[in-house]
Amino acid sequence: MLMEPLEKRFYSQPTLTLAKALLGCFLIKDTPIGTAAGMIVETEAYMGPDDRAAHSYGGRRTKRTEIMFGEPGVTYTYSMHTHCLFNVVSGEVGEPHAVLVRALEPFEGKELMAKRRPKAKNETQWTNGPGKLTKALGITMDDYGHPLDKSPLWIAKGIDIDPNNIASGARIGIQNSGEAVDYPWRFWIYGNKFVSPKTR
DNA sequence: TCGCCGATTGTCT
DNA sequence: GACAATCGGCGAA
Repeated sequence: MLMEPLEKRFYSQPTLTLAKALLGCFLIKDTPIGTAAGMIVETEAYMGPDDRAAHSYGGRRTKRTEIMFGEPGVTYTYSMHTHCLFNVVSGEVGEPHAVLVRALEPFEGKELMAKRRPKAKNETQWTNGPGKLTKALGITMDDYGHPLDKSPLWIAKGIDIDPNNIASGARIGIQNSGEAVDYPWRFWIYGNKFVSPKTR
């Protein structure tokens, strides 16, 4: 399959719309030892200033969140415990939104994924969680701040997802975020077995 | 500097 | 179902 990076303007759409539009797209990482790619099957939107669960809540601007205040379509990687999580910066300049990619369906470079995920018991465990997929694709903090239309880490248009097959619900792992806990800003392809295990 | 905490995962009971 | 791993960001001192 011939694939080209999604154009920069693809990322200039409302964050919740983008979070849904990313479902079905391919996330690809090129490295010296090969390429690994997967189809995005689960995302979460983080809506900046008004979202208590977001790192940029209240407009908090630090060295880490700075990248979200810039142009959309850039990577925002974040280290969590021993893991690295991958986000797509959303929202126009000055609007610090981001979309977290929580799960992928393996597509290319499965041998590499198996090698990078030695603890996985089966294929679904390669990429069915935000920390797992970054490990499987080889995404690290080195990818922070790079434009997604011209970097070793990029996104290509994938298959069209029927809106009726997109489910939504509360986000995961943000139980200390007050009223934001219940915002239905998590989206996934209904029935896809690579969606992360639900905790709520 | 110091101390705390987290958008997670894997292991053990 | 509980908890350790393990480290950088963040806020306080």
